Amino acid sequence: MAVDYKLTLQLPKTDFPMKADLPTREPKLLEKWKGEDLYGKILERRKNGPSFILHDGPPFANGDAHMGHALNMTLKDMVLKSKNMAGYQVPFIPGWDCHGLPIEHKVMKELGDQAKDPVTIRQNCEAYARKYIDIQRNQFERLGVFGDWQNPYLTMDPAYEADVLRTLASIVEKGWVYQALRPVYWSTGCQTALAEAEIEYSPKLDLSVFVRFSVLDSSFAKLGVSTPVSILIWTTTPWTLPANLGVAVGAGIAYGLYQQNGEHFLAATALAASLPGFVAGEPIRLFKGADLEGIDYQHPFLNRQGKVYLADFVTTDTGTGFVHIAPGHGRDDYQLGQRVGLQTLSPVDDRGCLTEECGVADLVGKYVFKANPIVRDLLRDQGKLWADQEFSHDYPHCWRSKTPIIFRSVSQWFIDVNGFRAEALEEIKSVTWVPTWGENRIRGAVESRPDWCISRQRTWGVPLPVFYDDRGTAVLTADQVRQVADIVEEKGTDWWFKSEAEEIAKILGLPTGLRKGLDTIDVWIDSGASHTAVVKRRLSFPADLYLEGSDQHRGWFQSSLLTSVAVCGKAPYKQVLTNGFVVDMDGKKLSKSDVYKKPTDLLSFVNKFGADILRLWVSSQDYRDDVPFSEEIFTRVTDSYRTVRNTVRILLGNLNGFTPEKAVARSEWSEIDLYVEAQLQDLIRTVLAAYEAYEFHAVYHAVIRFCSVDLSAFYIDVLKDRMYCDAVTGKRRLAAQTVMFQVVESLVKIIAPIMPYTAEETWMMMGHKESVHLQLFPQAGEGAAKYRDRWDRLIQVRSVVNEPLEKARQQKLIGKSLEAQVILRGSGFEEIDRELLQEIFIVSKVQLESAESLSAEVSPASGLKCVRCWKFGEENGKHADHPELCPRCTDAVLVCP
RNA sequence: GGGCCUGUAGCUCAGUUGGUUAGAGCAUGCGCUUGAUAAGCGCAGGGUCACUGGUUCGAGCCCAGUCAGGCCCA
Repeated sequence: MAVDYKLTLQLPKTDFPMKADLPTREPKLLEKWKGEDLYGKILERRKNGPSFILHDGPPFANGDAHMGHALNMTLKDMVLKSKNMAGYQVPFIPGWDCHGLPIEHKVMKELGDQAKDPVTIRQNCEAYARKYIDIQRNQFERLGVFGDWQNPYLTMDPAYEADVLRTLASIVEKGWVYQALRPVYWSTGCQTALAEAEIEYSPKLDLSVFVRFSVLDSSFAKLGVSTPVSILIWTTTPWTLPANLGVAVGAGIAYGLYQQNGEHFLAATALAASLPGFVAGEPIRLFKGADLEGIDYQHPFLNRQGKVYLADFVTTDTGTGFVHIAPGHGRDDYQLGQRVGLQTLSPVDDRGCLTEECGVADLVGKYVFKANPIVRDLLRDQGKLWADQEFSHDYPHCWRSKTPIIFRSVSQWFIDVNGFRAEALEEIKSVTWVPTWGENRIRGAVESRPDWCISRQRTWGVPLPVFYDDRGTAVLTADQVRQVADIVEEKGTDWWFKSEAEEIAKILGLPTGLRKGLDTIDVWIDSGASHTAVVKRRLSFPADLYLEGSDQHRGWFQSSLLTSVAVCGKAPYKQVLTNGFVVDMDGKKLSKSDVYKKPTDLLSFVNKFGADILRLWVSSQDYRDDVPFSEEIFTRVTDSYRTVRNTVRILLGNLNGFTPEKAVARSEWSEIDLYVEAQLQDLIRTVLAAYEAYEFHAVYHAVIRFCSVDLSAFYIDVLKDRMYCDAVTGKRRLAAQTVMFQVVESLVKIIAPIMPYTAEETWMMMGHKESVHLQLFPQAGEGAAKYRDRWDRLIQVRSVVNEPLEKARQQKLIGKSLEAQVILRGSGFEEIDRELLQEIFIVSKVQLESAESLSAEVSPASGLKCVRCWKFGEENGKHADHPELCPRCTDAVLVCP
């Protein structure tokens, strides 16, 4: 009998599966989107909307996409999708950085010793880049990112390369490009100058030496001595001693003249005691650094004299307070040398071996780090070695070859940043930086950066189109670069490497007999020129937003800013957003993590959990800080996903048989319906504001809370009786469906930027023909503010009633709450509220008694249990045909047998 | 070593101009339900707000230092 009545219930029914099975379902949706060119359709739909330009920073076309890429790309896409649904037209052109050392290095390894002509190398590099562009493209697309994936921008496209050259031409035209012999970071492993970004620090053990520099007789008077005296210097790079041309002291530092074992020497008083073998005790005489300026000394093993100079970079942290100066081998040294007129001596070749110029036959041809002990022995033989010791310090290494780098002077090309530094700093102020401290970072980077070394001794890159005459004088003009750009646009940069110098010179109208430069341009110029090659050509300048990891303040944000300011005096972006790095749960970077040693690759993760889970993870985090990644966090996120999915599912189940035409007018809604609908409006308002502020984690929290608290635990739970037991045609039931329909429609649109696949799946399940991503966000109507007082009270009363209900349950007096009746004592409730209270408590009966303080008493419900709706009541079982039913169910059964 | 940041329950986040017993969701435990069931509901426990010191009548919020972590630079 009871089974029959169950058939008269309107239980939720839907084909929307509880199990998401995203790894299977998502690729099908992706195929559908690609098949119907959804990206194109969206652009067409928004063609009259205001445009919003998010310019993609090009990742390096090397290796699989990892979690860091996933984080950044998902954030970009959530911005794009939310802007699209807010009505903007959002074209997105993804890009890749193709040139550069890492690829060339890989290719050189693969090629081994065979064919090393530039064109072969370059062809292999291009193939390598294309391979990884395809791989990464598939991985990014799989994330559900909409964009012009068929026409991305590649920094190796001839048209792009031409614009890189035109950018350079503009800077040449302004006179900001020059050539100079200057110490640069030099990788002996890769035999090239390196950019700052290509260097990493790691511990290295070096031989350090304390060396006597004998003061010349002519300076004895200055020191008030008449016997031989030496200056003690300390260095961790003995191999640079052949290039020593001076000694620096700090003007304000105190120096002492010491005597020990009949020998006189000078050292900073603060450091004397730390000298190995120091036993001299108190100094005989004291000097300020300023007193020592101009003292002449004899080079320890070369026939050369040097002087003492003042410099502000001298410290008394380590060493002797006297700093050995080799202008060809250090940045500080070089600058001091420039100031006082020292030569830039750098007797080291490309491989890091000392040359004839070093002046010591035994050292010629020796790798610098192998030369250190030879220099030490030389010093010892000359009686100039005070002491030597092993010294461990963080030392710069080449990020590719892992060999220690050296400072070495070579002729390089530079951009004179001082030409436009002030302008760049001014432009920084006009940009909105999120988080705000980003402005400090980039300002610091721009303020302190030295001139930009733009030449590289590599082949996989845009050529620096310079010529040299037989005396080595460079020929480089803006016109010449522009002519090259025009040809490159047509023929690609291989043309420069394939063609004879004579041939190119002739085309450019240059004299004969010139030598073709073989350097390439720093890849940071490549990517930095994207505002010209992409934003100006294919989008609209300046871009509204750049969004990259926070390491790019010194990287792409800076190179883009500098080239843009140099070319046209404007920042290329209006707003810059940064995300932190993916770290493990202890806040450690993944590569140092105990748990996640390898970079976690994106695709295996997506194939296992689904893109929407990964995207939900991204949305759940405040990405402005570092973003933790762990199994536990993903388990939690998966739980949250189920919450949303199941909420949507039960809504769809309850909407079975409902169509918008059956919607009921507001005037017919119950108070609960009105309240929940108003809460939905609050949710919409909150979420739209959060999207506007790019605070996706606020969207996440608001949506999850709404689903679990407002819907699942309250509205849907309370409405079960109405939905299951009322007659299908009942107004109360239709009113609830009207609200649920609105809720699910809004909810799906709101989550679409975060979970594009699940949103689409739901949207289609609702019977829509057209993608949810073509829709606009719902507009927020009037919120629940006007219901606030009453409903805060009602919710509070509900939890007061739940306590004794729970006690009764624990005591086995009742099971489900419908088995209970409640006496509610308190004030402010009218008899008219009784039915509402009974509904929201989900009990069979509520009795009101007035009292000063609020309390509730629970007892097992009296009367007969209706077998259909499970409610107890004194009026139940009165109908002769249906003796087991309550009056409401009797009616429902009679209406709808 | 320097610059810029971060540090609130197991996890993810809120905490307005410093002002009562620091909040939410999830997770956990216990119970209920079996008409959202590889689901749902209820109740409960859980935080010296990284640490130390200071300013204040009062500090998670302000100041100084320490520790841990990140990015960048040396």
